[in-house]
This record gives sequence, C-alpha cells and structure tokens, in this order.
Amino acid sequence: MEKKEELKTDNSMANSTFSDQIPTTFALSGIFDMPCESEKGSLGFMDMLGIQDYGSSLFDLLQTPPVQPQSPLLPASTIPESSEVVNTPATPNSSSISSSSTEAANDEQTKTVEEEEQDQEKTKKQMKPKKKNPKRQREPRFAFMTKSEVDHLDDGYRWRKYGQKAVKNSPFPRSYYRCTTAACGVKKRVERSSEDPSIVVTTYEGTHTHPCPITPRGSIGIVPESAAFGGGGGGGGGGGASSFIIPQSHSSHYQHQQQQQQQPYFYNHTPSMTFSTNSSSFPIFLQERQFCPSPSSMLRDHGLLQDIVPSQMRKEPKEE
DNA sequence: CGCGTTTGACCCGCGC
DNA sequence: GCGCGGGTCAAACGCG
Repeated sequence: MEKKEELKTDNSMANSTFSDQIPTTFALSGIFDMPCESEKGSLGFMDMLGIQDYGSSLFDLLQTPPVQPQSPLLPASTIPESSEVVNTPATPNSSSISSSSTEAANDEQTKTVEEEEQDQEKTKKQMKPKKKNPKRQREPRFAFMTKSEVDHLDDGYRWRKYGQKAVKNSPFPRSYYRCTTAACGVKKRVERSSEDPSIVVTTYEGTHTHPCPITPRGSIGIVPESAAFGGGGGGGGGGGASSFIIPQSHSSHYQHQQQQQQQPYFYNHTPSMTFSTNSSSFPIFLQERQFCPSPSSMLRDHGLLQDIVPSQMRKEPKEE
C-alpha cells in the first residue's frame, strides 16, 4: 500500500510535463559498459578522469567517495550536492566491480530444444527466452546521473515502461524502459539516487537501430540548448519527460577542448541526447568497463556511447 | 481501439 | 541447495 503511494508519486513526477519540472541544474556522468572481453587492456577516458572500473551497482557508484574532491567541471557553488555525488567515480578502493550483472542482452535469441523442454515442464511459467548461455553478451551500456525532478528524461526516443522494481537500500524504485520501436531492443533503466533524491540515474543499454523518431537523423548533432529545450523533448512526445541538453558552451573545459579538436560531441544517429543546463551543469562521462580495443569497431558502433561521448574522449585506447 | 503503465509472478545468476 | 536481488514478462488497467 505504502509502496503503491510511493510509486504513484514517483510516476507523477515522471509524467509531469517537463516544462514545469524542468530541472534547473543538470550534472551528468556516464558509465560505459562495453561487451569487451579485455578486462584490463584498454583505457578510455575513464582513465582520463582518473576513474576506476565501475561495478554494476549504480548505488555503489553513488555512494562512493569521490576521487576528485571537486571536479573542475562542476562548480560546487552552483550545484553543491550534485557535484559531489555526480562526480563520484569509484575510487580505486571501491571494489564494487561486480561486472556480474547478468544482463539478458541476447534474450531475443532462439531457444534451444533443451529450453523448449524446460518451458514445457514449467507449464504455466512464461516462456523466457533466457538461456543458460554462459557467454551472454551485454549490450553497450551507458549511464549517467542527472539532477532532475523528473525521472524519465526525454532523449527523443519513445520508451515504453515494462517493469519496475524496488531497489535495495533505496526508497526509490527502478523503472525499466524499452524502446517502442520495433526491432530496436534498446533498454533504459531509470532510478533515483537514494543518497540524493534529486539525482536520477539513467542507464541506457543497447544501440538504437533506427533514427530518432523525434529528431531526424540529419538534424541531430549539437542541439542548441534553447532549441533542445523547446523542441527536442517537448515536441517529442517522448512521454512526459524532461528533455536534457548536453551543455557545451558553458563548460569552459569542454568548450575549450571542443574548439581545439573541432569535433562535435555527437555522432550521426545521435538521439536528441541533450541535457539542460543553466550554465552550471556539466556532463561527466565515466566508463564502467572499458572500450573495445578495436578502433574501427569503435567508430562503427558504440551504441549510445558514440551518441554522447565527445569524440576526443572516445579516442581509442593506446594499445597496452 | 491502440498505446502506455502498473504490478505480481517468474526466471536467473550469484553468494553463502 | 537455498535465499536474495535484479531483470523480465504479460495480464489487467487507464487514458486519449
């Protein structure tokens, strides 16, 4: 009962129009989980940021003391709370590297005969395509934290909620979303930080196999904040969510790098992955695992990674 | 009627 | 082997 109320409240937030729920400040971070085998070889910007491997638990991440007392990208004066939390990469000591989140990335796989039998045995049990595949590969994952009142951030795609679970050690539930586009198996998890309820942790998993339904492929890229605010999310019907704009012009560091590199933040099939900013929010991307050592593969498909991560940050790791 | 959400049940992996 | 926690399914329900 109480739980129900809680969830209702949660939903009400998510369903609110982003216009009145629009967060004034966004602080972001990202987690990448590439289905690579190499555990230690490659280095991403995770190293650039002095970040260690992340575990699968986002809460571990949130609860981990920051490596950097204060990120130069996040003026604490503006976002005192989030700056601490959001810039909270796992410390070398935070051995929350479970990396064992056995995601059913390939749950679309065909079932084996054995599994069919199992299904039959389980009579009323819903047939689950999940199999005991020891090498279950995970889709690339990207997570970031957002300081927002709204749970479900509108990234331009349409999502359908398919589940919600209570998260241990957290009063807030975790919501599971799936891209509504057929044949697109991208999933998204949204949960609110128990430490700081104002922080929403969104985890994307997989790669969209289609252009953004809201922002056509060609028009995506660097979205002007104002435009993104008014158009990207709002127009999208992404489902009562807040749009978010990746800040660019306000981040001196990023801007500087960008100007130097003259490379856009986003790549082709970028959804309108934009993050709102009030001149005080900065995306901080973290890598959960590591990048695939193959440069070509990186360029080809990074999933959401290539959508969001600045190119210079995605520079292929020097062979180790 | 179509689409999205809610929610309880189920499945699976992991740790003990 | 068992329990726990995370992830998913699908029927029921709500809404436009």
